[in-house]
Amino acid sequence: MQKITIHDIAKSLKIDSSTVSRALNDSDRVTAKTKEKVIQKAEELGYRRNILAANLRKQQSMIIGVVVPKISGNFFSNVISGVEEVASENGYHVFIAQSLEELEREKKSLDNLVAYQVDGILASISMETKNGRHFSVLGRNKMPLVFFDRYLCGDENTAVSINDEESAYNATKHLIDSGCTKIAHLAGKQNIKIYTDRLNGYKRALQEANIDVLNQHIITSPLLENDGFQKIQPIADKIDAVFSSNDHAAIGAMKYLKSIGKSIPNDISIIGFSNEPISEYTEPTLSTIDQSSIEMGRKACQLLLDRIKNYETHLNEKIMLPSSLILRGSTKGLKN
Amino acid sequence: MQKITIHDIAKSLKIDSSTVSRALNDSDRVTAKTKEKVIQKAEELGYRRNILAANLRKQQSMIIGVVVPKISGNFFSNVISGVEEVASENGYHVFIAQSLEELEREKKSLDNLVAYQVDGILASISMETKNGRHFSVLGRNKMPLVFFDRYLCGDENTAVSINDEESAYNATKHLIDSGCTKIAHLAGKQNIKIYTDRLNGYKRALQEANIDVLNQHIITSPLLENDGFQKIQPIADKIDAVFSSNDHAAIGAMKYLKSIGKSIPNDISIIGFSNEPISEYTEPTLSTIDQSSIEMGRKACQLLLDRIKNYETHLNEKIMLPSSLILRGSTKGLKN
DNA sequence: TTGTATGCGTTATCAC
DNA sequence: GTGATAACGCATACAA
Repeated sequence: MQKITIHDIAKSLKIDSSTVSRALNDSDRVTAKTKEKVIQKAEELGYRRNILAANLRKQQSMIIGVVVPKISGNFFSNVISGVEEVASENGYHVFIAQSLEELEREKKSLDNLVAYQVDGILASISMETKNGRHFSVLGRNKMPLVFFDRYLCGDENTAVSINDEESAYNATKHLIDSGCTKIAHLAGKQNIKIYTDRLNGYKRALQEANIDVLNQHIITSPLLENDGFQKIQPIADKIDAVFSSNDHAAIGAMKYLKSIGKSIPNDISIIGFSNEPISEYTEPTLSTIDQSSIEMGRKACQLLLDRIKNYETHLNEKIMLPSSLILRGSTKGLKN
Repeated sequence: MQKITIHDIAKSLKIDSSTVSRALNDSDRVTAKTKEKVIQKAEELGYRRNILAANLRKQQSMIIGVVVPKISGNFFSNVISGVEEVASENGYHVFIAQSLEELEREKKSLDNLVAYQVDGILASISMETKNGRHFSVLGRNKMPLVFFDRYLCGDENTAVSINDEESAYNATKHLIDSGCTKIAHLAGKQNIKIYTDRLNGYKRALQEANIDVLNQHIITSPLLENDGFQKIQPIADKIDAVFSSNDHAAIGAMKYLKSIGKSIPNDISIIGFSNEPISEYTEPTLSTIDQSSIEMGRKACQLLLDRIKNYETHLNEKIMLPSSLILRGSTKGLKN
């Protein structure tokens, strides 16, 4: 069984394949009657257009490449949903590559996406990524690139994220306003911009309230649940609140604190980050920060589409999406 | 800035592009010296191979298409991880398309994957899918297809899933063995094979224990959390156990039952299905069935790769992967 | 071992 | 409005 091509349709209709091509592309330089005949014959023969060939000729793939640490996990899969939504509205397809938090895989993913002639790339860097050297290939080939969430600083980079500094500031301020003064911060790896921003927001809130920023209150880790569980132990008796840079570590900390008899939020308040679905199921439910992930995907994709049309647009533009503090059971009501 | 092709390398080296092509493909019909020169020049010019063009020529894309209801959610993203693992080990790439549980999108996804000349397709059908008519296009074009999890019956279909009937039987039997006799079943839409299988396993366990299968104990729904919450209400006082075809509905039921003062598992035991991450965070933690999702992805991809090599292999093969009953806090210890 | 010629399926640029 | 022809970038059968 051979693949049907426009030539088969042409032959069977005794017209030229270029006419068939035009008909299938709904060109206005072909009679309505011819169009109809072609379309019907195409249907009859079970013709499927070979997009690869078309793209080779048109020098564009209509594919957007997305490099993410991993697709599992609520946040990234939501972002991808947003990307896909905008992409498909505009006739684009999405090619997903996972770095699995490894620099080597990130490099290879980029190479592959380039080799597949994607028209542009969306990326959120891995935990191991320290600089953007491997992204410069894209720049050299004028391949548009837009970062989202975990972005690399750099003059020419386009990025969409939330205002991490402010979100962290708001969360910490809320803890302070509700009466907490000894607030620990579970921080992420500081090579990642969003985590330094969150740390900075935390510090600013403390400073504004004239609370000393204590080194022993700031604990950096990969933010796995177990990190939260372990790292909070030495200071468990000296704090009245925890602000964590993600929900997993927050939940780990909550588990440990509950295990030693602390009452959440009466003894210790906790705020996480990311609004993972599990945060609604912990006991008590976890206050956290929602990052409007779907909207982030939409926006990033929109910017990328703009840059595919015109490479120079949005250069050095950093978009901050609004985030929202979601108050649940792990924080006290405001003191008044 | 132009894209670099093998012709550019050839010109700059004053050799023919076919030699360049061979060199880059590590053909043994080219001198080691030439190879070296070519590879070095390629590096120097920043050459990136155009896989699309190569694939067009070779009549294969090295792409595997995956159609899933949605990539968010633990189960499917795990399956995809497994698929990607095996695919990339074999030089293949994965193109993901979401049906979002809509039949129309599923059709369109298939069409698109075919148009992109994927070498084979992995699919798990949407909730709306009632028959495989739109999959027959693939068969006509000898495009290999392997179903996973939610598969369509049919003589020639290849599928990988767990033994849903047996898993459900085991779960129900466990409830019976622990002393429960009035066991409700939150069932999924019965057009999906795995949900009828689970219902059948439930029934078989009851029958073997000489417990009557009561219609009012079997409640069919889309299995959202709220479905569990709502649908369990009329029978809440007449049951001592719930076996749900997924974790979300089980959690909904748990929420309602707790809200009316039932003690879990003392008054009512609950078992879910799928081992979603949240099942570890409910209070009490939820007993459930693990579907070895990553392994399912690996296996399905392996079968597909076999079928890409030889279309006739694994025809009409249904592989059942082992599943395991995970006992947590929502079920009682065995009665002895 | 290397070069020549051709084609994968499509679209764009010409003529007519 | 339609047909002929070339080209996209690469790989391969064949010739040298």
